[in-house]
Amino acid sequence: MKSLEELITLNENLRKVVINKVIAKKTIIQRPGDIITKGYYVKKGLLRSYFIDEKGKEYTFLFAPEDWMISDIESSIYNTPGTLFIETLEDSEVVIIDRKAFQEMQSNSKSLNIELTKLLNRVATLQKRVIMLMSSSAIDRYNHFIETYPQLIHRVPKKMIASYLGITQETLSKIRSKQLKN
Amino acid sequence: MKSLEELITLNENLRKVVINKVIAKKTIIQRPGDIITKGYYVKKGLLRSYFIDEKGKEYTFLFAPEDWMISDIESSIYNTPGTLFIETLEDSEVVIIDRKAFQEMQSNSKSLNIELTKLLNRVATLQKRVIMLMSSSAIDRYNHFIETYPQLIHRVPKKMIASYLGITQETLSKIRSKQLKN
DNA sequence: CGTGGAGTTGAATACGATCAACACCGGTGG
DNA sequence: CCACCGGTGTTGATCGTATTCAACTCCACG
Repeated sequence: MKSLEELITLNENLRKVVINKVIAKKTIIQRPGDIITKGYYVKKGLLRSYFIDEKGKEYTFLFAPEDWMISDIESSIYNTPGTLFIETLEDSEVVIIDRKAFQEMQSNSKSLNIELTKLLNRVATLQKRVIMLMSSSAIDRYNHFIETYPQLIHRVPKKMIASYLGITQETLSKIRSKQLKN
Repeated sequence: MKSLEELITLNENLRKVVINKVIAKKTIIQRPGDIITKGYYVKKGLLRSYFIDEKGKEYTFLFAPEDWMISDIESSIYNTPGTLFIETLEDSEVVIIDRKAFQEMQSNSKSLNIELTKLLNRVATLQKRVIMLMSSSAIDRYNHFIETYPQLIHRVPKKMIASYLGITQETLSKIRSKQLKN
């Protein structure tokens, strides 16, 4: 991870949109549904992002100690409502990076934007996958899979689908036979 | 995901490094340890990336049907040996994207490179997290955590560590008390 | 102080893995 | 063209790991 100095000195335009801030511990600085999400570079202290499922269970997504970045990255860039909480666990000093900093990224070249978009899609996909693996049962993961990739069930051997879902082919087979009974 | 046409027409430099290729099904086109890894844009057919753990167990990382990209992305960009297998599941037509295409990305602005690096770190972290969640027991995940973030154990409430590892705080507590006995 | 959250421990339970046996093809060679 | 073989998928029995529920301790904080 690059140093703060690099981040704020290398580009004058970027400097305009970063703000230093001290935040007391146990402060929630961003909530799901927030439209304007920001990035936080941690100079000192400790931040955490997490989400809460329908049952109220809490899942930590990332810890960000000194020199880490934390943000609800897809929301920041795609300008959609956030899905994560972000809070301070300790008294912290952070550099707040506005969405404008991301927009800065997007002006130079078209092919670059395409690569960025691919990268971001990747991040989004992986984020969802982590959330699924942490919060869902085998049955829920399977149901989510057939909703998301309905075509693939017929094109891919079931044992590979099982290995994608993180379960054994036997378990997948039993799940499928139970579903048919309903 | 952007269309193939956009990808290859928008940038002439990029065009120089993409190659169309037809590959028969059940062909392994990339293996762990390969130094030169490539990106594959799927025009037709179906590809899969996967890894195999020490016990020989196989974990599917991504399916890539038509219009998807698949690659061992960190390896491509950081020029390090790959960690994933990539194979065709069906007869496929792909566009091979050379690492040069990625290097194209990296010339324009310094602040942009920093953003890209952050994104890539994020992807790498998430990839490892997915692999951990799929292939490791609670104990292994905990041990990996204390190796990777030794400072955090003392700064973060254990229940949050549990929620990061995808286990309950009770299970984490039992794991920890067992470790002390050894 | 004293109260509530964090952490621990134990018992009962549930979920998925493992092991094993077998049915069902799909492809290959005779 | 058919018979065989190997791999995929299914099903059942058993086992192990992690969850759930509950009770209790210990601080930290108000």
